[in-house]
Order: sequence, then C-alpha cells, then structure tokens
Amino acid sequence: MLAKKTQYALKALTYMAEQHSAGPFLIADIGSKKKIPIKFLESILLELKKAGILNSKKGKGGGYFFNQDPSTIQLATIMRLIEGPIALLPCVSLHFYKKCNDCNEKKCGLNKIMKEVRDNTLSILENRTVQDLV
Amino acid sequence: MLAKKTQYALKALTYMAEQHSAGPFLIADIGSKKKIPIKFLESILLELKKAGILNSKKGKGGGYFFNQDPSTIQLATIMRLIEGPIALLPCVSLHFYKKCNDCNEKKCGLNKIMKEVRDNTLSILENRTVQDLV
DNA sequence: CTTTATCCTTCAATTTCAATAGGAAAATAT
DNA sequence: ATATTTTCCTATTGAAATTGAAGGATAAAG
Repeated sequence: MLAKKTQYALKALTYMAEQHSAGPFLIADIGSKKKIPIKFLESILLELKKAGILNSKKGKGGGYFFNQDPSTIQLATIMRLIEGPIALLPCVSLHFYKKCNDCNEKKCGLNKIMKEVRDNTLSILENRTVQDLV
Repeated sequence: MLAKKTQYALKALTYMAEQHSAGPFLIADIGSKKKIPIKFLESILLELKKAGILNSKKGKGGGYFFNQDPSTIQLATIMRLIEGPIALLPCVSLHFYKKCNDCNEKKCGLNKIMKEVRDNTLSILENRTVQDLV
C-alpha cells in the first residue's frame, strides 16, 4: 500500500489534470476538493515543485500549475519521488537497489518472481502519465 | 517495498522449501542462514503456524515444517497475511477495500490504472507458490 | 502598504516497525 | 524423575517514519 503522502500527491495531480484550466490552482482548493489536510498538501506540492514537476506563483492569482506537460510526467516518476522504491524487495529495485546478503541473486527464486512483478508494474507505471489520470 | 517482516517470512519459507528434507527446521538454523534476528523470526513463524501454513513440534528433534504442500501455498496468501494489502490504494484492494471519499471510483482514472497494476501483480502472486521459490 | 498566497523551518503527536527480554509449556532423552 | 531442548506467549522497548500543525518569511498583485 502506498503511503498517504503518495496517495495525496497522486490525487492532487489528478485533480489538477482534470481541470479544464491550466491553473494556477490554490493549495486550499485542491485540499478541500480531494480531502487532503492543507499543511500536509503544502509540503507535498512544494516537493513536486522542487523536483521540477510543478511550478508556482505567489500572491493573488497565484497557486500551483504544471511545469511540464502532464502527458510527459510518468506515474512511476511521481511514485519514486514521493514513495521511494516501486519494487517489493531491495534486491530487485532498479533505482534503490541493495544487494542481498543471504542468497545468490542469480539463483534465487524469490528474486526472480519479484523481478517479474516489478517489470509488470513498471510496464504500466512508466507508460502511463499524469494525463492518463483524467 | 515490503516490510522487513514480510521479506523475512518469504525468505524463511524459501529456505525451508529449498531443503531436501521436509524438516522440522529450527528457528535458529533458518535465522542464521537467512540472516534474520531469531526472536523476530520466532514471531513470524508462529504467525504462519496460526494461519495454518506451517506446523511445529516442540522439544528435541522439533522445529517448524510445512502444514500444507508448498505447491499449494500462494505467495499472495503469505503477503496478505504478513503485509496486508497487495494493492497500492485502499480503493482498489480486493481483500482490504476502503471506499474513496473524494472521487467517483467508476470514473476515476487513478482508480483504473491502479486496478490494472493490482491485476497484473495478482496474476503473478496468485499463480506462484512457495514451491516456485526453489 | 495591504492582501493574498506560496515558502520554509521547526516541531509534535501518533503510529508503526523492528527487535529484545524473560519465562511458560511441551516434547525428548537420560 | 529430571535435565535438555525447543517452541509458545506476553510484554516492552527503542527507533524511526508518518502525518500533520504552527508560525512566520518571502514574493506578487492591487
């Protein structure tokens, strides 16, 4: 199960992508529509901004908006950014790999199956974008 | 990423299934071979026993052994038992479903994609057994 | 120069996770 | 019987992560 933070991030992006306007969108609006605590959401959006996914404008008429076209933002990117590894085991992760100290990965049946799960999951999450959420 | 507890459970079962003998296997042996803290492993194996996956015998010559044929134990069963939900969101979980309060699940793009991930993952985890780990 | 809204740091509550301690109960061997 | 071995059970601890709040700084607009 994804952490609440990740769920919130995905929901917020979904909301933004669903709107007809390109923004900017207020934290308070996103939060009330998607039932996300404002202050928590604030930190999440800031993180997305620092990663270059979103951009923002301060003051009246300000808010958050996409810094890239939503159709270019992979869901896998968001999840790795907020959640961390997508794989189920460290020894099977592409971006957060850690060597297994109790088995030979080449021969390990668990490793093999978990890699299969990973590849299946990535084939979806790396080929769907924020645009596909609408 | 799976919790350490779940990783340990899978590793312990892998170890047991790999042996030529049918056991019983000592907690201490499994723990030292798979680098799992003994006391932690103890509670995990007990949990697997209470769920009917394993059985045990006390005293000299005792230990843990399979209560069912490893080829009948789905990996999904183990994961749900120790980890909980396999799905990435509550609103797409089959065994731990929780309704979404901020979207219409029928129309939600996030819901749709996460269901796809879930189905893909389950198609592997429900069709691979502990026996497939060797 | 007031209002609006994001930015940033700090902090706090709670929960979860990982692991340990210590002994009770059961089985076996002597 | 008694000692040894091994699982069973309860409780607790310590650390870390999660979730979220407080309060003010900064920037933009009117």
